[in-house]
Amino acid sequence: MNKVPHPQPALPTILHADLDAFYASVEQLLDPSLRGKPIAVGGGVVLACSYEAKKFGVSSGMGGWKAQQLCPTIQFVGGHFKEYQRLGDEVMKVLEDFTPLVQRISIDEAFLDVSGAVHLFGPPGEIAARIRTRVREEIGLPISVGAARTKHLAKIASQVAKPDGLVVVDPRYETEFLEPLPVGLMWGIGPVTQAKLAEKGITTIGQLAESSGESLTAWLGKALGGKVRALAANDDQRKVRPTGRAGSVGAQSAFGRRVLDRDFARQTLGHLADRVGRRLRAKQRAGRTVTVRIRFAGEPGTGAGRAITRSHTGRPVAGTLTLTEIAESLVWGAIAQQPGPPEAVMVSLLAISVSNLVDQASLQLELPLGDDGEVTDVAAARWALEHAMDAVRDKFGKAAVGYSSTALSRHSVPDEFRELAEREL
DNA sequence: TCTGGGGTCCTAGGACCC
DNA sequence: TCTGGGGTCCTAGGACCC
Repeated sequence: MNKVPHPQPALPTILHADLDAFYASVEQLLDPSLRGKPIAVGGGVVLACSYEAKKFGVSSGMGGWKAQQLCPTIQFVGGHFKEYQRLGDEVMKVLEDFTPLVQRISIDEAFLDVSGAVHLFGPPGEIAARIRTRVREEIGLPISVGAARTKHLAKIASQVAKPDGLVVVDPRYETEFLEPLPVGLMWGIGPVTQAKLAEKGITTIGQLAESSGESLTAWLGKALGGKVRALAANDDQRKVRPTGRAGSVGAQSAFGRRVLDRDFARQTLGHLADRVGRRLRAKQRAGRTVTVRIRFAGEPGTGAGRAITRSHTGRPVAGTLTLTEIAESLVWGAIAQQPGPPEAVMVSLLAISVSNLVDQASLQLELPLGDDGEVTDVAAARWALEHAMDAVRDKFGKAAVGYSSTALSRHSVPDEFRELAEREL
């Protein structure tokens, strides 16, 4: 690795701000009796947990019963989902007081480029400290911040800073900072890649940086090899870009292992199409590509089920019924390709995603078209029906009228929680 | 009894056009 | 007789992130 100090000492002007154990911290903020205690948001599945619970090995996504086993004193609390959204937004407003260059990555995390703010607020480290103080004092939440020359480094720095800390990476000593850290801290290195690297005896970023590009390509494939190489070589050129709109909208539903019959498929896909369609219509958008995903339930004991996708690209769609029909035909087409009779195919998840999004500014365009490109009576009736239903639900709530929702399995997660993960369309 | 949902990005291969 | 190269769009799969 190159140990020569950076020739022109740049400032660590990229910040990564990340709220600590966000949902759990909000619960502890709202109910002081929960502070300092191991808690988890959720029930059947741990959606989030406090640092006190993490000490016991509890982590998000874990089954509730397992969390209980690891940490017998853990307290499960229901989620105040509206508060998560509100407080997350408030934190972002604090960040925007320092610079308009804020790229929100999720409800609780954002990058900032403060290069234009140093004259007003002082050096990046000072800005980061002020952010932490303000979020703590004005909102009441702990937040960790990393400051560095690049996004990648800033992100790693904030992870190292957790919980409730601040790490500034001096541009002259980036290599020394990175070398001893585990490869898993790098953006883009997940469990699969980590395991592959571990097989080769590579566990730290320093070891990764010493590996040749050819080796990495051979081990990880061209795409990942190149990317990993660039990151390990500390060559991250990405800019902080104010958050853009989503490029796709989707919904998925996991259920137990079961045979996919016509009724169940229609109900489930109808429900998913409705979730997706409503979001599209609310923002006057539509998508040209409809993709379904099917996860097959492997025989018990044979490990995780294989998942496949099938897609169709055509005219922009946003209508629930049209989406449902396209999805159904894609699903049955894929099922037919599976070995064995369709009645024997077991599935565990269905998903619909719509991409290639376009704006549908005018009513004219939003009207669904018949096969010949003309607006048909049926299509017009559907359009009218769906917009009427959207209006009723906006006024009286989701449950007022709608497509029957799939019988909720114990796996499913509250709708409010799903909505937190939705990106702005 | 290894789990839930919304996204992004990347690649390879094939079709089609010029 | 075929021989090329480049670009774009589409499909499918995979890994990853929060």
